[in-house]
Amino acid sequence: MIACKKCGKEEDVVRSGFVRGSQRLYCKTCEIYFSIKPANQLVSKTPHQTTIVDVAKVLGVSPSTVSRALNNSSEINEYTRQEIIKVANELDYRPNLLAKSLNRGKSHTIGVIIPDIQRPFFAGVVAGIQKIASEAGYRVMICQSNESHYTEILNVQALVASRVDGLLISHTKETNSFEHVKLQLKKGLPIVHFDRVCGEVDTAKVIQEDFSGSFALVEHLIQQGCTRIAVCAGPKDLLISENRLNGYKAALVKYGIPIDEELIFHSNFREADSLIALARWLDLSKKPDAIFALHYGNAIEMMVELKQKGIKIPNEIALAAFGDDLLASLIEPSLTVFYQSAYTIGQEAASILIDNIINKETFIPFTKTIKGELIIRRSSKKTS
Amino acid sequence: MIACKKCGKEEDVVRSGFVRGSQRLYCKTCEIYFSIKPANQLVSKTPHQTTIVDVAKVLGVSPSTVSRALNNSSEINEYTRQEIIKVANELDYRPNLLAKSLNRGKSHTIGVIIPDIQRPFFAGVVAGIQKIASEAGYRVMICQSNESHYTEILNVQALVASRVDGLLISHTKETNSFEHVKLQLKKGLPIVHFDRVCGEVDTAKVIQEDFSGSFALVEHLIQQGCTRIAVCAGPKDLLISENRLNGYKAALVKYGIPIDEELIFHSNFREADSLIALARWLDLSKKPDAIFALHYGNAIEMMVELKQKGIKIPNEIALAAFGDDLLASLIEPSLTVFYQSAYTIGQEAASILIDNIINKETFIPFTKTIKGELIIRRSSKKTS
DNA sequence: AAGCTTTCCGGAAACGTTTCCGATATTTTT
DNA sequence: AAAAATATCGGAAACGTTTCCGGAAAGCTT
Repeated sequence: MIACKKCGKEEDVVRSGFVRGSQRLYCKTCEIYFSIKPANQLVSKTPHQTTIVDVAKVLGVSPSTVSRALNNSSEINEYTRQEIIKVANELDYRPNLLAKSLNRGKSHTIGVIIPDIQRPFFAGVVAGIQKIASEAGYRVMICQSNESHYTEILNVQALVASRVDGLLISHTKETNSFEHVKLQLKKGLPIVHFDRVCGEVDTAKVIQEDFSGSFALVEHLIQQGCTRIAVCAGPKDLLISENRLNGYKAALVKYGIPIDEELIFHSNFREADSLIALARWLDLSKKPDAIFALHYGNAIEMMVELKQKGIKIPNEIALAAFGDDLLASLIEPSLTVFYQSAYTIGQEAASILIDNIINKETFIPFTKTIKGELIIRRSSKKTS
Repeated sequence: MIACKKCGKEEDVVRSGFVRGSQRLYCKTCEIYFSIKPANQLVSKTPHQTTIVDVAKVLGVSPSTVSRALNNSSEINEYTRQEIIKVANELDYRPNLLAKSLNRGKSHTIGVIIPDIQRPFFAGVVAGIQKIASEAGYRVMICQSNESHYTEILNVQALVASRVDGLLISHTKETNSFEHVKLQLKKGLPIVHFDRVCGEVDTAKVIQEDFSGSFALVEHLIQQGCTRIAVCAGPKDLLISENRLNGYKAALVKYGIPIDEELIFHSNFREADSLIALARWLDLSKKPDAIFALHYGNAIEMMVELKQKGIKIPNEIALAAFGDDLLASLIEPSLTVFYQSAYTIGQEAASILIDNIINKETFIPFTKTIKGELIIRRSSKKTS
């Protein structure tokens, strides 16, 4: 038999089942259970990242001292600090941010949720966010919703699970319920919306000049002599789409041009949509003499189609759109746009979020509008 | 005086300095030091994310039981599990991934270092990476080096500090020392290179068809009748630049065309560079009849310049380049390119990295080449 | 020189999980 | 019915930091 772990006697030891593959024993004398480890294989300690304890051991000091030395605490002797720093460098010590974050209750990470990183606008925003964040000592975790509401919810949960200190979000086209955001906001998570914002949640927001940009573009088209201006709008639920459409209508009203519902098409920003819209307009008895797209991608798709059909731009139909890209300036004819700096939007949003994080108690949400710029190019300049 | 914390007597208590703002006391009887807290302000417990302990308390079970229930352990009663799951949902419990990662020694996060997210190629790669990573349950942390070697080093350190499980990296143009990568590799961090890889580090690599793509493009130009083909290359140190240049040379050699050093320009992929190169070539007594750019951005810059100078493309000078974009197909004349799917590269790199992470011990580095495609457009088709 | 202070450091708790060991109650075997 | 096995759970250690409390030596005051 086997001796008891405690008393060493073998008499009163009985078997008592298997647990996780190893024999369990029971000593009646000591009234104690114990098990014997199977094949005491010597596990070679995996080479790990050096920790604060490793550094401490080398110098024979305590971990707390090392921590203090590395965090510029004043409660430490300068000589000791230098020694510790020397050893830390030799061992290439890198603080474990997971442990630090867990201990401090803040991760110094901000989460970003965007529909699609491949769209230049969002790539620009991300770049702007990273600039500000890294300057402020924050890391950035990026998730793509791929324009799926469900994925967006999962993204929020994933970022919350990673205990981000704050959230930057631009909603999907199909998002029309905002409970996932409201819940986290209620739990105290700082959130800032940008671009595709949400009106019903009390967060800070960074938006483009949707209304006035739209107004400026349409006004420009009117001044070029256009009177039947078609508009390729976005999903009805989307706030920015609504704002831009209102800008369009306001411009028409100002110049006394009647609003023709036939000329308003609600697309989903997809390529197929814009071609459907175009076909519909070209079938009208009174064709439009200008097309205004809420999204430059749609404008370019339509431009290609118009060129194929041999329709002259801008003289037969003028074109103008929101959003800029290198593409807009290089395509022929070059595209008139209302330009907004994605990079600036990202910077501003990140800056506000970090502000919100730091002054969590006193922060009051507000909306910031980023100035845009009307860039007139050939696609809208009628030559008479 | 103040009573001793232990014996309660006041007689033998003496003051013993201030520590961090509060009075320290010493009881001679008990030989004990103690301090009195200043203004025992009641700190309202901040509303925190619910933890496993919160869930456990509600049900009167232990945290370990909750953990087991939520992790589908078999050692738990099904009824108990359901109860726990119910409460967890009611409390919107989200596991703290920081704690989990710290405990398990793996973060389920992979780090990505790219030069610039705003370049469509890298945005595409990132999208591909995220697709594969999220499918495999990994989070992604992205850093931009902004083409700065120093920033790249900081990025590596930051990601290591965040204890990423693996690293995907495409080097900056100026990176010519790779100690920062080698060090982490030696420490056991799985690393996979993509696109701008490094020959002297023993990692898995995902590369484009640099040599053969280059060869195909140049061969195509030759077949169009071009004999003086200028090349706008990249930095000499960069491996992919070297490979592409070799493909160029190989094609010339195959068709018996002498290599003219005057026609080889090492740029830094910057706009100014390509214009310098162009000016130099146009100044030659024997001008080139084709230009091959290692980077489509350079080709487009040169195209704009050539059009301004009234030089006919492709008849006077043909153009072809690496890398594709919507832009290349829409610009006039449309640009002949060797196309590679950034998305695929990202997917492949992520997939290999995750493989490397999971089979850390047995993984053997290898190089994977992603097939490209020659897309012939008008910029290179000489009309006779 | 006794009493106070300051300086500098160590021990241990805490952050939220997971997991290694047991500990019971219950069920199954012999 | 005693012995052995199983099913379920709890306690505590461990992950790597930071930080709260002290402890002890050395320096300053009267």
